[in-house]
Amino acid sequence: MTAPNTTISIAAIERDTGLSKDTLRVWERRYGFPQPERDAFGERAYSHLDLEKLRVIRRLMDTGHRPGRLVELPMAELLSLGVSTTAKADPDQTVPSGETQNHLDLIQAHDIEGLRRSLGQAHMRMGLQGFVMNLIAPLNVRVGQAWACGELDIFKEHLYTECVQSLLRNAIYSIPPPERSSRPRVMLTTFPKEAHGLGLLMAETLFALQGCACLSLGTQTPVPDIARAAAAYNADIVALSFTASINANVAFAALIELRQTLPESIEIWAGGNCPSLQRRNPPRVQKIGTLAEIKTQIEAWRATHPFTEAPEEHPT
Amino acid sequence: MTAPNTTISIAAIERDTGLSKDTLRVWERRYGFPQPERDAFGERAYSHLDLEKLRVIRRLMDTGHRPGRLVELPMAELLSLGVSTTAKADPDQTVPSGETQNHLDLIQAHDIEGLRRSLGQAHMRMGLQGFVMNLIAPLNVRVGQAWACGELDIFKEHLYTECVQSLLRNAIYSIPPPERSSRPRVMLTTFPKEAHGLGLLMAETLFALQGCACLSLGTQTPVPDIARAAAAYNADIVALSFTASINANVAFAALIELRQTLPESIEIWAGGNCPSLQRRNPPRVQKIGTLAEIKTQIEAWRATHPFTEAPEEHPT
DNA sequence: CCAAAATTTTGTCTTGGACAAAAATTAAAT
DNA sequence: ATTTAATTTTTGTCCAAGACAAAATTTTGG
Repeated sequence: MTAPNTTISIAAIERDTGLSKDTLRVWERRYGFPQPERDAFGERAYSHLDLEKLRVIRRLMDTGHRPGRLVELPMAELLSLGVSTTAKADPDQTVPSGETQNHLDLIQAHDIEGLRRSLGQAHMRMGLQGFVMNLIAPLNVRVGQAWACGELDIFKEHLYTECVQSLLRNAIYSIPPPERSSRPRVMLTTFPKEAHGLGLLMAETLFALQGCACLSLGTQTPVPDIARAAAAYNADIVALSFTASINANVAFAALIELRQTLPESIEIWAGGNCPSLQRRNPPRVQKIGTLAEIKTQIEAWRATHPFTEAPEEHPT
Repeated sequence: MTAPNTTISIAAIERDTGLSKDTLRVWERRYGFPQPERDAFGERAYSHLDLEKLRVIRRLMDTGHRPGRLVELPMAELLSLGVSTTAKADPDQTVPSGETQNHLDLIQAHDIEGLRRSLGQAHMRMGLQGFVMNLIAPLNVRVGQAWACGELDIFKEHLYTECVQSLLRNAIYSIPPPERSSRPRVMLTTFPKEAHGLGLLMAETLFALQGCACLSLGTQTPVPDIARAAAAYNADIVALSFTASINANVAFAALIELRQTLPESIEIWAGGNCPSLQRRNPPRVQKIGTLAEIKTQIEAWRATHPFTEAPEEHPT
């Protein structure tokens, strides 16, 4: 299907793996992988196998592995590594709920209609909060796992994402809007190069269910724009979502930059399951480890800001 | 607000402008702009003014200007250039409809609730097709214009996008699904680095209204994954959306790559208002200049594929 | 006035060296 | 034995200056 005799430029590899050209060149120099052919102009010409392997390596790095080790392993070992690593990351969830597995099967069969129907029913049955926290969140993890060990094509992940996004937007839309004056006012977005918007949408759902005034800028907002928007909207909290898709160094630098730009009175909350970011500790940034924390942290915020809850409220 | 004495690294400039590090360095060498200071480690340290100007230049380039000329102009001239260029690009639409202006005002006031309400009413009044083609499409153009001449902060563009996306997804959801066997089967997506998904959503709406079987992969799908998905879904048409946000060279290269990968029987339709792409002519790719063309092209496709319309149909 | 040829403009690729920050390892001390 | 501090390795990004093809523009010729 994919023409196997065509070669791939370094720009295309960067585009499809997220590894910078500099990184690709320095890996070649240091580890001898990938070692592309050269085309008629003397430029690197990668093979489709190189691309495949690089994408798997990229994914494994996000779960804590280091590139120096990974590059010398053959593809088969990389894939088995994917299984074991993700499995031990969630030791208490060794047995995925049958529900999760059923939905994964629908994705595998790319039965989008069926998936939509089934998720819709689960939403009704579990309520929005339970649906997001107990079904969508673990399903996300499972889908990511399945990709890492080569069980799931990426386009199926795209399909799944598209489907869930559609459902969640609908659900958010139907949450009764809070009082104009209700607090905290939460602005949500992601940094540039963060491709995934699903985590953001899940967070928005939970914030909205807590009665926060939410405003989402969508994904990939440049830092200066986030700052301007937060000021204009009079935000109390800027909530950012991170997944493994973003380069951890870039994300960390951007977080520090944002913290320096925003006034101290505006809190920054950083969430999402980006493993390499959870290890580090950006100063004066609130880390949100799990979705469940959103509820408790909002309660904590309200406790420390008692008079801002409803500034225009008049006595009964 | 934005600390003016802080400096910006080349990586952050790349992140916030989309200009590659290579490009930034070569501009400095050739044109003398931007000419950043150096930090303690001898690395480029750009000013916030540099960033502002680069972002305006980036935008103007997408409307056909060349960087060599733009860099030497002062900010004020750049902004006035933004007005004149976008104005003459649409000569027959010199007077924006009052409706467009009204909605732009709501965006300016970041009155999201009002915007949502007003758009919802317009949808009811105009019907979905008219709503997309006669209101959303020109409003998109207008919003882009307003940004180019510094009238509109980017975060307001983000807000607008988020709001419309939510509405359109809802609307698509409510279009009665076509017969399982109906043709053509259309797969929609964008290439990596293409940040905007609104054009895609508008296209999906119109395809769906024509009774096509639509499947959206969302934005930013790597080329090999598009190919795999198209095969798995048994697509007749792969529809791609392009805006000014993507680098034209990268987009062009990716289009050629995709065309080589896909079997001839699957058509590639490229749409969206990416000016630098509309000039060029990728081989065996159908260009969709306007949203209105979708209807006529689908009719044309059906005329040339008479027996595939309903392969499982039985005689009456 | 249009088409072909020459020229300029522009972005991306090249090499190989350098270095700081993060992570891992070892050493020392409580 | 376990924490803390110092050392070493690993890793990504930055730099310079040169090269060149493809796109865009201008010049030339019919």
